Amino acid sequence: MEASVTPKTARGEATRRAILSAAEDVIGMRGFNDASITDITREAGCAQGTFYIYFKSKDEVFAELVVEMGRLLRHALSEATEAAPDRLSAEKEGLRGFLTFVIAHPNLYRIIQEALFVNPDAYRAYFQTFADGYREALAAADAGGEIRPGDPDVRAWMLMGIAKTLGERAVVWGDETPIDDVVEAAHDMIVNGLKR
Amino acid sequence: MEASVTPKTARGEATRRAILSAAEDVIGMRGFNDASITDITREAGCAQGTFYIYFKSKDEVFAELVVEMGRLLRHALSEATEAAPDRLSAEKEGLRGFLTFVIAHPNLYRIIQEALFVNPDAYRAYFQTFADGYREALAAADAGGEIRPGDPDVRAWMLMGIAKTLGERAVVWGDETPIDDVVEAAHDMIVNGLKR
DNA sequence: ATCCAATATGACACATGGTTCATGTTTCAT
DNA sequence: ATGAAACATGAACCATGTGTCATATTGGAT
Repeated sequence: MEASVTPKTARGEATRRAILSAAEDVIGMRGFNDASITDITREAGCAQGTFYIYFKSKDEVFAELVVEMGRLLRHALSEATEAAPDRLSAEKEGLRGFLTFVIAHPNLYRIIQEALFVNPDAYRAYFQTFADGYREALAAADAGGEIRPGDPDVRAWMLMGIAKTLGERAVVWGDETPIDDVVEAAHDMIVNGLKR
Repeated sequence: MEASVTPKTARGEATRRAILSAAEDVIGMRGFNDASITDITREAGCAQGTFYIYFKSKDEVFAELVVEMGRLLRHALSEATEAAPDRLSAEKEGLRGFLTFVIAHPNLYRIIQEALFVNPDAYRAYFQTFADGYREALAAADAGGEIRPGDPDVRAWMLMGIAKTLGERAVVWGDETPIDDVVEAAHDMIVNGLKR
């Protein structure tokens, strides 16, 4: 297992990007095990050996995709919720932002779900970040009297579960209900479940 | 691919069971791709060839495990909820029953989650059954004025997502919070989210 | 007791696909 | 222009593991 290399050149940078992007498509579509390096490099338009210039292994490129998903999603969520005046509207905008993101990035979404089996450590790291942030936000809202008192940890997982499953309904099951309709319906239950 | 055979003898029946049970353990622990037929038959205490007497392929035994999980879980849930006088208490007892079941059958639980990638059709069939039943139960409770009016489909998915994620928290993340505490905390949010 | 279908064996044929490597090409600083 | 580092190639190596098959054993029905 050779050490992977970081590109020193615009050309190398472009190739690395092409491989990473191809990996996202191919692994997202076919799943980790059915996605071969041959498939990925064919999609990227380079030779198989080129893959190993930039990535140590198939597992490494997968791990990088998980990290990328986390980064992109955190960014999307903080943008979506930054203007929210209180916790309950942050919930609404966060859910809308999440669903919008996963519908725009179905391959990354499937990769995250598969990470539980392909790379549990990456999965944990990804999920733990969101769980921690969520719990703190809920604990703060509780302490500030914004919402009903209640276990912030269990609530954080419930809300993540709601988002995750509604995302799966859209991405995996191809449900076509408009995002805003789903958000309204879900938020009704969430807001009543959490409000004082 | 030879046709698989149904046992005609108590001996054959026992062997088939041993293989299925070993497959549950090994696939649940190591994941589908890292679980080899050799691992499964070693665990079952028979030769590799014996596997192919009773199962056409590794995929077939996996599919059967998904079906078994569905059967066992439906049974557990109907037992857990049969005495519930109304929808909201059915939710509470259903959640308790679900968590109790998955904690008792962590391997089957992981297999279901992996089915999305290993055998999407089996995953859909499993999930659709629960989604349909759930939606109908919620629609009936809504029509009967038992709960707040609202989209039964979105709600069904939200509630499944809550259960699924809390199950994952326990099984995959090893959270040790007592089931009853989790149920109480979750039910507070659910009942307020749904009640009139 | 005998026989035959059912059950069991485990070595091996075979396909797959990740990874390596010796070699070739491109880029760019000097 | 030139040399060296970066980049690219793809055939082949090699490990892995599924599924097959010729053969052996078991056990119950007659």
